[in-house]
Formats: sequence, C-alpha cells, structure tokens
Amino acid sequence: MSNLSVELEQAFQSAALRPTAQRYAVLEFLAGHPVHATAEEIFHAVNRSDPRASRATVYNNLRSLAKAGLVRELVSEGKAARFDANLHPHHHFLCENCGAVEDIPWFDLPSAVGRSALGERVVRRYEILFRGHCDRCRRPDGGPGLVKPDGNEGAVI
Amino acid sequence: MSNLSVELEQAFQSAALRPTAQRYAVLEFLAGHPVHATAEEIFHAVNRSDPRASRATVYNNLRSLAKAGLVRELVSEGKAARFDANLHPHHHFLCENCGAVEDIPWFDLPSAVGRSALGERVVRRYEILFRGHCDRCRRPDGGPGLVKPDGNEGAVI
DNA sequence: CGCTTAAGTTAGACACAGTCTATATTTAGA
DNA sequence: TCTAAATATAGACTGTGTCTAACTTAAGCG
Repeated sequence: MSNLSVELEQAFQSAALRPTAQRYAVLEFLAGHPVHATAEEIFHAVNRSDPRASRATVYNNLRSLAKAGLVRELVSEGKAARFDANLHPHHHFLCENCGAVEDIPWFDLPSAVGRSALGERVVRRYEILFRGHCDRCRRPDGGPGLVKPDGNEGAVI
Repeated sequence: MSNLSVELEQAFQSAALRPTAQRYAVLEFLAGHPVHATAEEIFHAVNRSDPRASRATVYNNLRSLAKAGLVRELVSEGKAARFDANLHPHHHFLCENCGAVEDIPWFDLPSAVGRSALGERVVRRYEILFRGHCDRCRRPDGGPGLVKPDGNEGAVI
C-alpha cells in the first residue's frame, strides 16, 4: 500500500469519516492535483477511472471533507466553487487581468494586528485575498507601460 | 437636491460613468442599505420604485460600478454574490455556525508582512476573511461550554 | 458470521444565479 | 440638431449546485 493511501486512510480515521471508495477517490484526486479544481472537474476526473461517483456524491463529499478540514473551499468570486486539498495553508492572489488564482505561501498576521477590530469573536482561521496583476500581466507587452485595465499602477503593500 | 444625490453624481463623474437612471438607482440603493445585498435583492428593490431595470442591467451596472471601485463584490462562499457600496473599506468575518457575514473595521497589513511571499506581483488591494464564531454563537446556550461544530475552541490571532 | 442501523450513494429532475443576443434607447459632444 | 458610442431591454439559455426517494455499504454487536 502506497504512502499516500496510508496517509489518506489515517486522515479519514481521525476525521471519523467512513473511507468509502468515492470519498477516497475525491480526496486522492485533490491530493494529487495541487490545482484549484472545480467540482465539475473533480466529478469528471473521478468518473474517468473506477469508483464512479454521481454529481451529488461529489458535492456531498466535498462538503464533508471540507467540514473535516481535509479540503478547503476557495474564497473567490468566480461562479464555480474551487477546492484544494488542505495540506498546507496558504493565502491567495487573484489576477484582475487574466483571472488566474495563485497560491501565496502562508505567513501569519502579527497577532496584535486586528485584535481590537475583531471584538469578542472567536477566530478559528483566516485567509488573505490579494488582488492585482500577476507576473505575466504586470507589463502587458513586455514594454515599459503601465498596467492596462484602469491605469493606476502602484503597490499598496 | 439632496446631499446623497450630489455625492453620487460626483462619484459617477470621477469614475467617468454615465449617470443613467438605472445605474443611479442601483448605487443609491446600495448606499442607503449598508447590508450585503444580493443581485436579486437589488433587482427587486430597484423595480419596486421607478426607474425600472432589467436583470441584465443590474448585473451590468454592478460590474461597471465594481470596476470603478464604487461598489464591492463580497468575497464569500455562498451561492449568490453579494455587494456593498464601497464607502469604507473593511474586512469580513464569516460565522461558521450561523453563516452570518459581518464587517470588520479596516486595518492595514504591516507593509513588511508578506512582501517576500508576493514576489513580483503588483498588489492593488487586499482583504482578510476571518472565520470562526460570532458573538452570538460563541457560547451556544449562554452556558460556559465550548463552541459546538467541531469542538476545538481557541483564538488563532 | 449474520443482523441491524445509520451513513453513504444514485440518477435525474429541479431551482437558481448569472450570461448572452439582437434590438432599441439614451447620452455626450461636436 | 446630429452622430457615434454607451447603455438598456426581454427573455431564452447555460452552468452550478440541491433535492428526493430508493438502494447499497460500513460498522458494531450478539
């Protein structure tokens, strides 16, 4: 049995989720594809090989896996929800020009920051979404011009 | 002419957007309702009073207003997109128990933080999404117990 | 083992959010 | 006033996600 299988089964165990073939296939796909897959892509990927899963099952499993913290639903504005295996926490960057969603390595918010703004709330997790222009869109023609869409280039951080 | 009208017209002016009746109605509604309205709610609100607007127009205007920075599309995971008038920037808090979305007063990320993680990207804006339990859900029965869903209470920030 | 029961799976109908198209109207500016 | 470009419109259409009711499987127990 491969390392991955062991790892996944342990993850199920500790999350108290039954390791069904369909659920396993969903998690395995996400663990092996470090991209931000849509539910639809996952649905097709799973149904290409064996344990088949209906659309409802894929959604059910994504939800139960997300609840258990094994998978994360991406925060974004696109129409189709995207998911990734929640192995390493990270922030996200959304390119306003080409729409790409990129991972930003995790860094902590200094704990003093935001304390008072949050009041009595209990914060379990957080994530920062940056927007701007990715590496490829930074200078549209390789030229020295400014970024296209609305003209005002300038880092805010 | 009211203060608000003047303010809105100036906003259009500076954004180089034509102040059409429909566009005005959309922005006026958002400015007057500091909640996170869905496109559908805005559509209905606008069509209750005069300048009527078709569904497509509401969506078009929300997009053009968002592009101009007068309106902001909320980052979240629900199915229907939500918008607010972008008067004061703020972060968001999502209650994992009751689903409420709350505004968190704006605070800047210290500029040193994240610099290296972002590489060459040009960051225009950013927003932090916190998740956890809101004030009301913090102690389910008013009792001293822990938060329900998965048991492990504890602030991370 | 062989039951029992609760959790999970299924196909496909359904509901809803958002987009598109082709045409008509309005605005800004000359 | 006239023209070109921007914007508005109705409603059909697409894609994403949910629901239902019947069926299957996993886990615990005697």
